[in-house]
Amino acid sequence: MTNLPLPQTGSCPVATTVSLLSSKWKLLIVRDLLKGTKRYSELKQSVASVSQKRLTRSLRELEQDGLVLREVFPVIPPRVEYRLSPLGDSLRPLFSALKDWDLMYLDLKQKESS
Amino acid sequence: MTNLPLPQTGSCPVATTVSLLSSKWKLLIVRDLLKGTKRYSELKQSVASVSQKRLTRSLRELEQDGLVLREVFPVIPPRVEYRLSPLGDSLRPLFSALKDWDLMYLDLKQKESS
DNA sequence: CGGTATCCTAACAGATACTG
DNA sequence: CAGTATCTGTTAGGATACCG
Repeated sequence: MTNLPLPQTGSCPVATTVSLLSSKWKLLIVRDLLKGTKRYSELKQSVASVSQKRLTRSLRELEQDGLVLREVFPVIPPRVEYRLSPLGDSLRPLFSALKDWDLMYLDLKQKESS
Repeated sequence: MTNLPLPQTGSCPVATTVSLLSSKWKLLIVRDLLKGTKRYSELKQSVASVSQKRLTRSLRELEQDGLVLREVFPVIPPRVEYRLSPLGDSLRPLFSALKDWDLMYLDLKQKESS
């Protein structure tokens, strides 16, 4: 289901998001790109333990889905920058909600252990 | 990464959520349980195209992670009900944000094609 | 630097049969 | 009904080597 043909119109929002972002790495990539433009090597660093292959593929898919923009600078050595498209950036509130939930989660786990 | 040891404390919120919910089916399961208690067979129906095996495993993992509660009724034929724990239910705002984003997404896709 | 191409293994899906 | 067990493909992931 990782990359269904996109026009899943009519389907539910969760299914849409799953088709766009599930594949655990994509959320992590978008998380990093929300902080700004990143080079390939920076993403390789910050998205812990992702393999080169999967990082590249995930980026390609995010690009095809219109969430990420890829810019190649014709220099040697090569320089490739990734950043969020407006659509990708519109995910920001969702990540904010995610962060809020995490706070609640940590709080609850702490009470549990006390 | 599907089931990391939970105490990922110190890690980022996105990583936490990924560890809890990534594995595409889990989001779909939680989505359905947000509507209320469901029997196994109901989930099998509404979580489209999930296999019996994977549905069971996902439910077990969600249960272990404290998001889902499982109640077995000692009757014949058996009756097993699943529902969200308070922690699981606290995901509701996140799903709401997800729905909001989907609306924006659909809107943008529509403009694109016009 | 930012990738492909290749090989190999681990994880997952699907079908079927069986059980309390 | 709600699973478990088993067996068999497919697909995803990791490691390595190489290239413009």
